[in-house]
Amino acid sequence: MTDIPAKRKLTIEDVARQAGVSISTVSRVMNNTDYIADATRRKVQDAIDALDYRPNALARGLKQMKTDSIGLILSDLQNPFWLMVLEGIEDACQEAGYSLLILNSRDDPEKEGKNIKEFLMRQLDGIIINPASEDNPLFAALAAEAFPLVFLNRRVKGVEVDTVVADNFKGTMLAVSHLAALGKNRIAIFLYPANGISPRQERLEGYKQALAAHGLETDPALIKIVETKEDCLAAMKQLLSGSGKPDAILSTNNRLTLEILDALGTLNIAVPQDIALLGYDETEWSKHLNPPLTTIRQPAYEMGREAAERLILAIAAKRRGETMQPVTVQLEPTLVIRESCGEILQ
Amino acid sequence: MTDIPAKRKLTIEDVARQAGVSISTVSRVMNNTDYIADATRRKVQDAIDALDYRPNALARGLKQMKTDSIGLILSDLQNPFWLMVLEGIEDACQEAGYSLLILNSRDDPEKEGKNIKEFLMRQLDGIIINPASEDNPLFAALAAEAFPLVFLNRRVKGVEVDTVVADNFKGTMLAVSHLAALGKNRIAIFLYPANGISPRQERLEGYKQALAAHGLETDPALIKIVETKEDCLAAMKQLLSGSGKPDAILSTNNRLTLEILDALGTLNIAVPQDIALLGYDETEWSKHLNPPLTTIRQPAYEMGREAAERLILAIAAKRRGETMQPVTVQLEPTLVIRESCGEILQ
DNA sequence: GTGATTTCTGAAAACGTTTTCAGAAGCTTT
DNA sequence: AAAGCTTCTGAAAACGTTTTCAGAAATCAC
Repeated sequence: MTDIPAKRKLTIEDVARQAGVSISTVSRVMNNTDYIADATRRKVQDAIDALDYRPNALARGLKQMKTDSIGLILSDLQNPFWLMVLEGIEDACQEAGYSLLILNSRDDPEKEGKNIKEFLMRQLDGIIINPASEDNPLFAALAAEAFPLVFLNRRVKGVEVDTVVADNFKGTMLAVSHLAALGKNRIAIFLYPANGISPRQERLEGYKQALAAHGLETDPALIKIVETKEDCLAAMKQLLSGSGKPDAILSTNNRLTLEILDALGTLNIAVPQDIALLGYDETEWSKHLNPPLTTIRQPAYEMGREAAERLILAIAAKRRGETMQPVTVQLEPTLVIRESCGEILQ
Repeated sequence: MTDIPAKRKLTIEDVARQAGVSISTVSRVMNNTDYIADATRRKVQDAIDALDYRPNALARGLKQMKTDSIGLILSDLQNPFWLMVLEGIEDACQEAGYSLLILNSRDDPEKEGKNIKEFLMRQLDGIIINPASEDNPLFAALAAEAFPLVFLNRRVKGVEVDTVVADNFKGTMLAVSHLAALGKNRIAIFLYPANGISPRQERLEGYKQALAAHGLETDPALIKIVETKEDCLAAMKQLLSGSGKPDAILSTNNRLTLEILDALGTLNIAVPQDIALLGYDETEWSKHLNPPLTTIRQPAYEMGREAAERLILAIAAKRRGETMQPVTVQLEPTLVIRESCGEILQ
């Protein structure tokens, strides 16, 4: 334990003294508001550079009642999908001169509440959130006071807030249509449990309607809701032991896809020979799996960018004293065809 | 554009008025410092709850000269390795009551500098960083004033700062030994270009020494430094066209591993029949590849946790007016054996 | 009943900025 | 030469907290 004398932090006053001007002048140079004589500006700038001075963002934010930064609350950073989203958000923020703070709710409503409060206390100018809960009273409270807020990937009903989602209904429609076109007629779907949040419901709905559109009936036995790896294996066993075995599986999450692949592996079922598999969400490893995976690709980067741009617009409007009418933007998923459904490629 | 009257933000004064006490008293209740009569405490707490008041962190931080939060600067969020690290950091922070801000340098020294300055301006109590550059003068400056700082995964020579790394030397040693034990004697290694940062060098060193230890000589032709997917394919072609073809490939990064797999695929080389492949860094998809990938696993979660705990210790010490002697912690990688090196499994 | 504690509370001074207000100095215009 | 603009600058008042200081009220010891 050696004792290094902790240098006192530099303040605007030190710069003012060094430059031989008042602190107001220093402030004016930094924010370049108001008239400043060229000579003065140079003196001050030199002092700032010489001392390597950086203004205290807390003091600045306190006075200005803004922080030029926005918060992002994600529910599952482990999912590569979110990393693409994140990239879009980052780019948009950087372009607009905002900085981005990230918190992870791990899909826990309680943690989500804490995260929001954390951001509010820090006086962030706006929040982008992938909601983990549907009934969080904070949402309504924020909406009521026109706090800049964007929901990402999940709708929250009953709350009028800017929302950016992918068309989940269309996603499973595309998937089922693709499978049906390949002659599959016993298409099972695997989902993680609900937590009442929208994409799951919409995906299931798309699945059902697409089946109907292709003249197939929905068999409840083919709808599997699993929570753990073990659930998944059990569900698969059950599915394959009965008489009406499926000839295709539609996974609705990319971690789930890996679990399904595992289950099929241990049961010695070959993809796509014995059964077709179609995954939701494109990842960097999708094409490297055995076999290369056919997937539904959501426009993750664009979703992130859209959400951030929307939020930044709302913040600007609020500063002008206006309030924008909340909007829901829905982006379209696409089908990425590879080999896991038994497609014939040339 | 409807106009919702923006509610004025609540301050401690509103709470004081509502509770019929002074603002000092409110502050004392919130921070529970000092004696407070039970009746008063209750009154104040009720007022806080009734108004749903949350203190302004900017004002608080300004006065207290601390923010109880630390910053994390990562260079490549896309790599799943970092997500595991992140989880460890998050857990440690949460346990200690710190909140965590994340910025992404994208391995760009300039952006890294901006990120550090951003954090400093925000008066964060400490920073964990995966350095993108080796000669950033900010590092030395921070070290000189005993600012709490931890380097993660990469050493920066010439700067005495807490550092948490994995033993990269041992990592490639393990890998080569495993391959040699399986009878491989033409072991190629693939690396991304340097940017002067340590792991690469150490991994290469471990590779060479392990070869020597097994009586194999290092052939420079077997060391491939590639930057892009195309480089990778080109390198692979060259490698396989010559006379001294390799019988094993050691990849040093998991995105690189996927690129290698692609290259082998297009060249119609089968793993592990034609060539063995061993990957660095364990990911959730490692075991789902074709074939399941043998890898070097780095203790990512532990690295994150260690780094955060170390930083938090340093912050606490600094508050007591002490300075801790910088320490380098090195964690051990392990070998995860699967099938991609032609192992015989029962 | 006096003095010394202990318990409680409020006024006011910070923290480091930005911004308002007012005024000085240098130009034009009359 | 007076008046009116510009152009520039500084003093001082915020912003919303915590903390110091001082003092009031209650409790205790004699």
